[in-house]
Amino acid sequence: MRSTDVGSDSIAGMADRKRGIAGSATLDDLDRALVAALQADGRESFRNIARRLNVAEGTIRNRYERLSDAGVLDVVGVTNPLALGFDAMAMVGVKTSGRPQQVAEALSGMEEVSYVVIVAGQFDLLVEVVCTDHAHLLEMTERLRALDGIVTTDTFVYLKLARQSFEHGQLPRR
Amino acid sequence: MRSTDVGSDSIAGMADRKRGIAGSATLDDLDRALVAALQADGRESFRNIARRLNVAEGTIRNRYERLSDAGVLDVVGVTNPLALGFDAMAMVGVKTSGRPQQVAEALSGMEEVSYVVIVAGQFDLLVEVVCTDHAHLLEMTERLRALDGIVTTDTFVYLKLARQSFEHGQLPRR
DNA sequence: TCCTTCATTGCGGTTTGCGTACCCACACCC
DNA sequence: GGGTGTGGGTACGCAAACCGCAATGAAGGA
Repeated sequence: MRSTDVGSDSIAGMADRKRGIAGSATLDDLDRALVAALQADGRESFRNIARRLNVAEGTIRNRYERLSDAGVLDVVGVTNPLALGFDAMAMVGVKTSGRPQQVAEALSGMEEVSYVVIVAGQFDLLVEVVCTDHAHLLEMTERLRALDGIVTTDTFVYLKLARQSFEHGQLPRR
Repeated sequence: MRSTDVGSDSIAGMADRKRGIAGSATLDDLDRALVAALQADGRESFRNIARRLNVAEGTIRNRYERLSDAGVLDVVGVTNPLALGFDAMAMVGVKTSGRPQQVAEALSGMEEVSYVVIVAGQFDLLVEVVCTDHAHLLEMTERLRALDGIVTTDTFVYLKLARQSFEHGQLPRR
């Protein structure tokens, strides 16, 4: 009955589609195609996407809501802050004494912090901060260093943003 | 006649609104409000935004197209790759021998590379790569090291993405 | 087998997107 | 001054898209 051009064969029924623990959802071919479509153009109409993928518009709408609620997909306006008046961005490498997770949560609450990732290597955390000017950045790094659980910080001031992409090639199957 | 709630006083006429060189656009209050709206929800209808900001829908549409064409704003679907089956992300600190700009351009062409920024500090470039698994990541870093103009690389493997935000607080005036 | 669950579909009423025409302010030039 | 051009905002109408809802059908369990 249904036939999508997304995968090689039918994906109907979604019987094989289950969600694991939060943060590790399982996507089928249709989900992947939807994600890819919105990565290319976040404002493409659901009807149009539905036509291309050979399903009903309501299906796309449902899938979108589900992915969105699950925190897997989010359609947002992105900018290049440096082209917008934020004249001091930086990546800060942080070494922590306690659990990095805890420090990461504290950092995530700060307005200037746009990106926090727990990493393995010379640092425990990488933190991207967006400031209006150098004075603001200085004040920000001082606030960081004062935080509980933070041992050292290394600041890399952004000179130029050369690429910012949200399409990650072929989505792997699960 | 026109009255927006965006700024303190009228922004009519836009006489004061000019664009500088590419990459350094000047935004007025209405632009900033539009950007903020789409940062919060990239699929909100233009009509709805227009109502909130007390302008005609066509105005929002025009502004959006202009910002989009200027490369200042882009509405896209963003995901957490780690929650999507890409099991090996990393930030790579790169030291270059020649001009970083040139290396940055070469890197930007690679599919696995999602983010490239020229920085000041211990590294010349920060490069984010998105790979499907560790084997892929290993192969990728080897390809990096072989690139002309790259002296050393330091790889920070992502363990967990703790925060990913695209709203950067109050947009500074220009 | 019957029943329950759940994703998908089809269908209307309402809302939005988009092309077009018109208006106004400003700048420039003869 | 009058004429002309340009850029941005507004008004309007129609095709298209969004949204809620009831119906359908497949899968799984008792």
